[in-house]
Amino acid sequence: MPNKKVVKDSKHATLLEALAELSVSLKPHSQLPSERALSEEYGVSRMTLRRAIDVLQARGYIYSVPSKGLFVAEPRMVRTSDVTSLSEVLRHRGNNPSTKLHLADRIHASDEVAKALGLRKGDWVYRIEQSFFDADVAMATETAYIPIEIAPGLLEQDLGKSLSGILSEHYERPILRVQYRVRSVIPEAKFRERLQISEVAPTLEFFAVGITSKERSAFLVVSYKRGDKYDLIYQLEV
Amino acid sequence: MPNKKVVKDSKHATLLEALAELSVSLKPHSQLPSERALSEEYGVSRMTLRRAIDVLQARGYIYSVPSKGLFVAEPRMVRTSDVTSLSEVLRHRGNNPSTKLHLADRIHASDEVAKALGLRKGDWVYRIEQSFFDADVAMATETAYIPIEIAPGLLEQDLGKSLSGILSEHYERPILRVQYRVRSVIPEAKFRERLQISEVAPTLEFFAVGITSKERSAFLVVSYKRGDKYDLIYQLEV
DNA sequence: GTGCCCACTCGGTATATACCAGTCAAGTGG
DNA sequence: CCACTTGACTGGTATATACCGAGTGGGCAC
Repeated sequence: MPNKKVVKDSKHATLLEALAELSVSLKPHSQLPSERALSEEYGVSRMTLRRAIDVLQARGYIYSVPSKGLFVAEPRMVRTSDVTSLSEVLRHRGNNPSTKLHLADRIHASDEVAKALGLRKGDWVYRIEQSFFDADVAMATETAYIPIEIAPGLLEQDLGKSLSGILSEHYERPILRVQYRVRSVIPEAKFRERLQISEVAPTLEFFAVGITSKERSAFLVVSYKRGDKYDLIYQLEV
Repeated sequence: MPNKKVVKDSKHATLLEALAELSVSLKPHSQLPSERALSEEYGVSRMTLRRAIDVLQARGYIYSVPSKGLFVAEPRMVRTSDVTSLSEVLRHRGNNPSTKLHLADRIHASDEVAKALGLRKGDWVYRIEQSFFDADVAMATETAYIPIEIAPGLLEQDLGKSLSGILSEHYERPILRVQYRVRSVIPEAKFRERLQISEVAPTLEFFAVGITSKERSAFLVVSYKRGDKYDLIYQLEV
C-alpha cells in the first residue's frame, strides 16, 4: 500500500475525502455509482465503503434512497459542523474569507478552562483569540485554549491553519472527536464589538473540546457566531 | 424470535434501548462488559453490537478507551437531541414535566411550510402548537406541521405523545431520520410570551424535519427553547 | 523481592458473505 | 396493446472471521 497519510490512515477516512470530493463535483440530486460499484472502484469491501457513506450522509453531503441509489444532496447553508476548519467552510461557499489574530499568549487556566481540559486551575495554557471575516464582514470570533504541555512552542506555528491540523501534524496529537455544547446567548461586550453587533443581537455560543486518543482533551475553543449569519445543521438517524 | 416491535425491529435498534437502559443504571465511569461479552449476552454478532455502541457513543451515553473497555459517561446537561421526545428528556432529568396544548387545527401551508414538507403552497396541513413546562416553568414552545394526507385524523390522537411515535404506530410512517437546523434568535412576541421571557432574551430556534422512507417529509417542527435553559450537545467523530 | 516478558484481553478496523425488501425495466402471455 | 411476471439491480442489515496495537497481569528469571 503505497499511499501514506500523516495521521489518519484508516481506509474509511481516506475514502471519506475521496467521496466528499466526488460528491461536490457532481450536481445536486445526481446519482452516485452504487455501493457495490464504488467499493470495487476504490478497492475496499462494501462494509468499509458504507462506513464512509454513513458519515457523508450524516454530514449532509449525500442522501440515499433504498432500492434506488445514492444521490448528491442539495447544498445547504453554512455548516458549522467543524469549529476547527471554519475558514474552509467559508471558502466552500465561494466567498472571500480572512482571519484576524487578536492575541496569542500563555496564561494560567481559569477554573472553567481547567475543568474543560482536565487540568488543574493555574496550569499553563496557550490562549489564541481570532476573528473570522467573510468579505470583510465579521462572522465569528473564537478563543482557543491549549495545554502547553500538549503543544510546546505552538505560538511559533502558523496560527492561520486549522488547530486540529497543527496538533496532528506537528505534535502527533490527532483529534479523534470533538464534543460540542451550543447555546444561544448575547455575548459580552468584547465579543460584540468584534462581531460589530448590537447588545441585543443573539449569537450561537460554541464550546468545542477536541479529544485525542486516551480521552485526553487537547483544546477548548469558545466561539461566538452571529445568529443572523450562522445556521447549525445536523441530522439524527433514529 | 418471539419479540415483536411495532416499527423498528432491526436488532441494533433493539440493542440500543437495552444498552441505554443498562448504561443509565450504572454509575458514571463504571466499566461495561466488553464488546465480545455483550455481543454474546445479547445473542448478536460483535459488528451488530458495535453499531449500537457507536450510536450510544455519539449520543454521549458511554465512552470507550481502546485496549481498556467501555465506560459509562458523565451525565451531561440537557440533550436537545430529539425534538420529538422533549418531555422524555425532561423526565430523564428527574423533573416534573408537563405540556400545554395551545391549538390544534388545519390550515393551508405557507410558502415556508410547503417548501420544508415538499408540498405546494396552500395544501392542507395540521398545525399543533404546544408548550413544555418543567416544574411549571416554560422551557420550550413548538409548532408542528404535518401534511393531512400523511396522517388523516391526527387531531383525534393523543397529542401528548411523541409525534414520531404517533406517526409510526398509527400511520405506519416510521421516521428514519430528522434533519435539524438550529439558529440563535429572539423569537416573536407570541412565543416570548409563552416562554415568559423578555424581548432581549435569546433562544435556540429549531427547524426539525422528520423524514420517512422514500425521502418523504412527514413533519416540520419549529421550536423555541430558552437560551438560559437549553444546551445543545453533540459530538463529531473526525 | 524486583524486574522483565509473554500471553491474554481490550477496542478498532477491515473483509467476505449472505439475505431482505423495494424498484424498475425487460420480457411474456392474454 | 395492456397487464403481469420475472429477474437484475438497489440500499439496509446481520454474521463470522481475522488481524492490529495498546494495555494488563501473572509468572518466571535473576
